[in-house]
Amino acid sequence: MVQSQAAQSLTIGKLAAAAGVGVETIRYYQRRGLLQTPARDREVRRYGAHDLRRLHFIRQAQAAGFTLEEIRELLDLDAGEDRRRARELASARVTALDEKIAQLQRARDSLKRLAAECGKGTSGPCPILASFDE
Amino acid sequence: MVQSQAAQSLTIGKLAAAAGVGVETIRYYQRRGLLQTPARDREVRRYGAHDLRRLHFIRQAQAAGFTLEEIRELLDLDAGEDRRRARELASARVTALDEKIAQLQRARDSLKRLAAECGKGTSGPCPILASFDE
DNA sequence: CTTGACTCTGTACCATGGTACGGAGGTTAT
DNA sequence: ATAACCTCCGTACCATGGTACAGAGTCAAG
Repeated sequence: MVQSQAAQSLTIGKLAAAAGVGVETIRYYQRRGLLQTPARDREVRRYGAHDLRRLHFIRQAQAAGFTLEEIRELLDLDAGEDRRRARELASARVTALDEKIAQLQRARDSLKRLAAECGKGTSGPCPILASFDE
Repeated sequence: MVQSQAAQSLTIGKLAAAAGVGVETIRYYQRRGLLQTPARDREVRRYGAHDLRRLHFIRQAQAAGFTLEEIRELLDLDAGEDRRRARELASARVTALDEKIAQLQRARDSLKRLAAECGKGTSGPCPILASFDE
């Protein structure tokens, strides 16, 4: 069996509500191959914990900066044997995140200084254009 | 005078090359109000250090997570007197960046663990779907 | 056994931040 | 002075990640 038969009990609307996304978003993910479209046994399609789990993963992976295409690949990989590829995707993202975090940290510090600068005087311009010059 | 008359000597192509963006991007920024469109005195429009500076600012501000619309406002504000608004924009972004940085850091740590996990064994799946469960 | 809510499917539309293209005109190197 | 290349302008198109809507079918409560 391709999937446990337990608790396949949610309609798409309930699944969407449980995951905190819109119904249309779920259908969009199905079209993009991130979620499978269950068979229409009892006339209306039913979803379960499996799908909810994937939706949670999708949210976290998006926050980590993966594109939907990469997330699709990760979800495919989850069931499979290709540890090398999985590792590759994860490592590449770690590298990208390290760079991104450093960049955001620098930007944050610049803006913190700018805000302080703007807070000091009460009239005249504060040096916005210069704010990112180190 | 609205702008120093010095060294207004770049064509749009040179300006684009100097800033590391495409010509079409500069025209797009003009349409969006982030750059002004110089008069057509000597038949072809000329740009200067002023514009290059703005383009550098735009890049940094984008990296800081401002939208083009916010950047447009910041550029307007740079010349003006509204320190309160400038401070507001900067402070809001600092807050957002602090949250974002923390989120990315958590994601990074999860992915680092996943990569290590995938590197350990040589066969079988590694726990991708579970990777963001704390 | 009807009424109202939900589902299904296909297709269209949206925001953001660009990128490309066509045709007319300006500019520069040889 | 002419070819090769740039600029100008309007408009169209692109990717990403959704969001909306119409029309037909299904389901559940009273």
